[in-house]
Amino acid sequence: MMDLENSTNEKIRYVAFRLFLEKGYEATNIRDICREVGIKPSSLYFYYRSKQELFFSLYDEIWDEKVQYLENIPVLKQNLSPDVKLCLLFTKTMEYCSQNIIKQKFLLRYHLFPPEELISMIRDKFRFWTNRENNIASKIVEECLDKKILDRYKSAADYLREYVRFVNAHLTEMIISNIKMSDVKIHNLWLRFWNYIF
Amino acid sequence: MMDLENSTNEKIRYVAFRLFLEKGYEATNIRDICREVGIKPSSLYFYYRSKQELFFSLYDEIWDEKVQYLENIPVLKQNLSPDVKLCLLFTKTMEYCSQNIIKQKFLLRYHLFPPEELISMIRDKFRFWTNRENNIASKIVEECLDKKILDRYKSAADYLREYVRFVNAHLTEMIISNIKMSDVKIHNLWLRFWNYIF
DNA sequence: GTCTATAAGAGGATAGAC
DNA sequence: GTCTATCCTCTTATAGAC
Repeated sequence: MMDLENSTNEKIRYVAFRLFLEKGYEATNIRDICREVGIKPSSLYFYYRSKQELFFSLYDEIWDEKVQYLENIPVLKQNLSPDVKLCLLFTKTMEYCSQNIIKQKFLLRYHLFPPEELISMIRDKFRFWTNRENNIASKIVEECLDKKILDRYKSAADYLREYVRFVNAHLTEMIISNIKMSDVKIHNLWLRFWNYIF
Repeated sequence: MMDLENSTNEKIRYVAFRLFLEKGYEATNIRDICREVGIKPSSLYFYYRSKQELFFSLYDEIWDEKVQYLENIPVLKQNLSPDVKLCLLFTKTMEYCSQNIIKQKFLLRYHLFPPEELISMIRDKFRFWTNRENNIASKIVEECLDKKILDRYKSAADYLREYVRFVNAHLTEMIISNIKMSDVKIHNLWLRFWNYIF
């Protein structure tokens, strides 16, 4: 989506993403998109049946790219201790988001303030994608409990909730301040969290 | 604004605030507001010259209420040590926001994602109001430096920046999670921050 | 695939009666 | 103060030619 191929469709996706992010769904109109792409509005309807379809095509692509990246981190396929795995997952998550801040800002925008017209579909899709994303951490947390690396005093669900809360807090801060985090800072955050969890 | 007087104007402000918060400025139209209020669209123009004027009337009122509250906290008028004052300011700020989450969410929405039509005016107003708000903490921080309660290693501006960052991070978290903070939790946050600052 | 032309409706705002 | 009636513009989307 972000690499500008010469095809009309890629141009549409590129421009639409930028306008949906900056102006929002409701304030972005087909005419504006088409003017920037250099086509007439009717041509856009050759690629997408509606403004909604265009929006969700982008929305799903952004989530899919993120979740697929996190599901296929090479080091996590290796045989490592689960506490190391969880640290790596956090590190890789924050690195990915650091390098894709505007895509994360897009997701945050439509999670916090979904257009009325799209509200129920966004909620469903959000649940689907966050479930898939949380499953990755969930498995590792359970492994930590099995191997008694984490205390049985809290349940896996409790630990997961704390992990997700922790990730989201720093993700949000990064998006709003629009400042990438250094690898050192990310690692320091993790150490503080891990010590706090114990 | 939030107390439903019987006057038409109060009803307009009440309904408009809710719709501007939930649906956003662009997606909220005069017709929807008036339908809920029970008047015809032309009647609204007796009270406000435009949709913009109605919006900024609400926007400024919310900021004004918040800043005036923080500028006039009774205990801060007393003769206390500046470190105690800063702790009290933080506590009162978080308490106020806790009790007015939806108003803070309104401010966050239009700070993060201002409608294109209002973007420059919102930016100016935001600067004006945050300057006034930050001045309150600024004076206390300077007093801390004067009395050598805070180290001269960092400047007042540096300390202020950290304080503002700290407040905003927890404010944002509260707004997004939509959960009020208990007095105990607020105080614990402060202790961690104060120890970290030293 | 891209165009012209246009339908069909919703939006902000005003004029002027009562 | 509130209404009816209306203006004008902008919007999504479609029909059909090339």
